[in-house]
Amino acid sequence: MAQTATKDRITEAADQLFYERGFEAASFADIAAAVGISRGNFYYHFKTKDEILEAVIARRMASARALLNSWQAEGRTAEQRITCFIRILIANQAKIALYGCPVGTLVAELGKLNHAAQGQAAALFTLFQDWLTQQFQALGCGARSGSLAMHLLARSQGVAVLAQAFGDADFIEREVALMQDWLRDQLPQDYTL
Amino acid sequence: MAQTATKDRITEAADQLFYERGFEAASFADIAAAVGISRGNFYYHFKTKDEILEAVIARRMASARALLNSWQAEGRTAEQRITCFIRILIANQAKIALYGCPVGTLVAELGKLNHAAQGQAAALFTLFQDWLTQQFQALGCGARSGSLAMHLLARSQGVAVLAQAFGDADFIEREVALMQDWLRDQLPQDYTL
DNA sequence: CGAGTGTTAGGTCGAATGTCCTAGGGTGTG
DNA sequence: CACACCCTAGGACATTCGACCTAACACTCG
Repeated sequence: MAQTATKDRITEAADQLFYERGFEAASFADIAAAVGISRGNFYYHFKTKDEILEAVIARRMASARALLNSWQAEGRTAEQRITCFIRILIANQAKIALYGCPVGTLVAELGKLNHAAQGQAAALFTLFQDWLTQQFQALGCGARSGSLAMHLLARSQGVAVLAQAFGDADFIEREVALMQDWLRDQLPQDYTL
Repeated sequence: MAQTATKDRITEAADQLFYERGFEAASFADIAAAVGISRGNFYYHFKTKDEILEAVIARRMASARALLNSWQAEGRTAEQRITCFIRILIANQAKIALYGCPVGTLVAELGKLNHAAQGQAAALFTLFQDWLTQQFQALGCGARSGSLAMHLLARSQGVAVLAQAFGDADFIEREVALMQDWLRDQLPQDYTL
């Protein structure tokens, strides 16, 4: 289907531009130019900009789920799986130093705009939060698991913010090492591989 | 002088609106309405929007310096002074849950816009970073002081991002408690009050 | 071949934005 | 009183934005 192909290409280009320039700053013309289609053609696939935003969020949600599933399969232990999460900062190091975290910056912007889709974007956070909570529970952290998950999420966000502010990719590596140390400290005393 | 008074009022209103809505989303008309002056009157005081942005950054820089000086006078020990920094999250709890950190969100937005003033905004971070580094050095942390300062800065930013994303002010208090625990752990072994 | 459907291009509209100009009000000084 | 200067108001401007329409193209199926 050419229909879905074009729609996907638009969504993909919009995803990237929303990340690099922000939701508001990325215009229809920018996205159209990136895809290589005419400006007017947009209206056939998406009636409003908010519709594109929803599609982008859905796309990110899907790829996040895929990522979590791959970690679930890849890591043999919960500790390894959480390490997969921490290392995502390093995998995306260069982009984070330029544009920050895709989720964090989008949610922040939508929040300031009082945009209706802020809740949907925040659901991206919830996805990771719930998954991390499961991992910490598997680790035997019990009732603390939810707090530990939020804590790790916050640490990651903070690293992304400062890395972008200073354009400092090396800072990410130093903080990732600290997070891994922290993770080891959270293992219950009777925990063995 | 009425001139400086109006200019200050404009800067103050712009500061607040840039915080609540973001730099781009806050228009001249919005600021004019907030100050209660005509839109055209702007051009007399500020020739471009970037000029207003510079004035806002300068204003924030000045108030940040004043804040640091007050902490310097208030806290008898370096540990107490760092605690002042940590507690600022609680002091601004409600606003952070709504709009995030003024510094972090501004620097992130300007970075995405490739705005020339991003460096000036990032200097706000440097201000806190240098001050915190001094405090950790006074604490006897030596060469680690710079990294500890960046780490604490990142932790604060992460808390602000998630608190805004979820509109969860209570989360701030839990993480502040963790930061204070962390601070105690950083004290050198021979450290006594 | 040709009708019908899906897709695209290009242009237009009103609203909003940053920028800029000019006329006039207000105040203080000679 | 009259002049000069600081400040203000209101509108004009060009541009850009999202939104919307219409004509035409491409392809499939009868």
